Amino acid sequence: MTRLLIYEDNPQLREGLTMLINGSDGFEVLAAFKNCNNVVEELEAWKPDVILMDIDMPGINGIEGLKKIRQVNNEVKILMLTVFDDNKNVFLAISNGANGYILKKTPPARLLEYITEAQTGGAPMTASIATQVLKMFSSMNNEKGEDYHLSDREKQVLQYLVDGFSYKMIASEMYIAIDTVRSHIKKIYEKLHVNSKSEAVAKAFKDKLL
Amino acid sequence: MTRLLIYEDNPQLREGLTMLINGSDGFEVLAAFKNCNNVVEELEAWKPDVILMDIDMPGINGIEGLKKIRQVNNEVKILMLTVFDDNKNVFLAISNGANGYILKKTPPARLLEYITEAQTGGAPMTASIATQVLKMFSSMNNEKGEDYHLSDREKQVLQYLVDGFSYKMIASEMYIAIDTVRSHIKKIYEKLHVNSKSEAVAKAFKDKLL
DNA sequence: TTTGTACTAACATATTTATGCGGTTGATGG
DNA sequence: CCATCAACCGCATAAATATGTTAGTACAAA
Repeated sequence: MTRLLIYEDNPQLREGLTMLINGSDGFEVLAAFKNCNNVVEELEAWKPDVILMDIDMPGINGIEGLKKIRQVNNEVKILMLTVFDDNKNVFLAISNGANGYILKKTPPARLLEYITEAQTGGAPMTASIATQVLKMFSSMNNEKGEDYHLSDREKQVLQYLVDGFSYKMIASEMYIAIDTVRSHIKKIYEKLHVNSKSEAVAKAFKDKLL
Repeated sequence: MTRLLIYEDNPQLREGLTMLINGSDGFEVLAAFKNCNNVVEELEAWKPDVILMDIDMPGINGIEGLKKIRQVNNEVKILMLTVFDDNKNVFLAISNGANGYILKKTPPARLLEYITEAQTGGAPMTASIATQVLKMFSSMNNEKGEDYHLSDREKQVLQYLVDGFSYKMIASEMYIAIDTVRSHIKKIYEKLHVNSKSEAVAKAFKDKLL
């Protein structure tokens, strides 16, 4: 028996969800609330398996509710409900520990499947949501852009620059003369098309060179 | 009518998938291949809507096949098939432009749904796969470590440093004296606990200050 | 009112960096 | 054998940076 709590400000939808779920074998709605003002207490009182949490609620919204829950409980599965597959909220929900993110227009049968999936450790999401996630994911990915063909020694020197070493310290660390350090750095600047230490450092980060 | 290509080295599964899909209304398997050696040519020849691509194939594996396709075509939808929800491959598939990632044990009815979803721009994935993705997503995440309480003006100066501006240029850009720039920078160094420009720049990246 | 902070500015000085030129050695590949 | 290139080293000089100290104005909080 999967035991649920529902947070949804819209009365029709709240009732509808409750009826739907209570009318299905193996599911039981313990309670349904119209806001998150007392999530923590309610969570303690009812100890549900799964929480359905609307994102767009007046007062404390779903994301805030999610955060409050996760501060005290990492076990309960939380499915976020939303009308739109809005980029920002998807991101926030995911990074704050939601277990799934589904659209309200999800057909009832599918909704029950999603709940079951969440309870067994899955991360159900509607395909359109998954698309959002994948886009964000691959955009932050980047495959280390160009290759500037830095030699091993040059990479080493660049690493020291990133770590804030002066030429003198680098020379000492690498057991070479300071003029050699200069030579390497000049070469690095040529290859990276920059002309200052901090530009080189910035480029090392931007292009994930190290 | 959704037109498919299948890449799958296992003959039983290849035949099984073909039969299943061809036996369903609205779907047609154009061809099924046991390796990716000629993906690009085959893609040109058949112009499918969706490609089912096994990940674990001898020779050119599914990820490589995916890359080859994406080099010449960003339109065709590609569903990756795999036995395991293996972390590394999920990551590679996503960042190389796969549209979905599903387990081979997916029940037939669901598979057809997934294909349809992919074709209409969704990103279907099994719940267990989605879990992987969410974990990766929130692990590489973020929380911008400490707050060094940089003032607005100081943040501005730091941004210029990151962008490779000299003190002189910064003064000119901000319409202040170069000595004022020095003052700001000195303050920034104090707050960040560094003592050189490149360290400050590195810290700006590491701690995502800007 | 006092305190604190942000922002502005100046002056002096030591250190570091950027850039030019030159060179030797050793390994590699045509 | 010769060309190329990474890695090493030196000298010189101009520019930029780091550090210290000092100080006026303004504005908000205690």
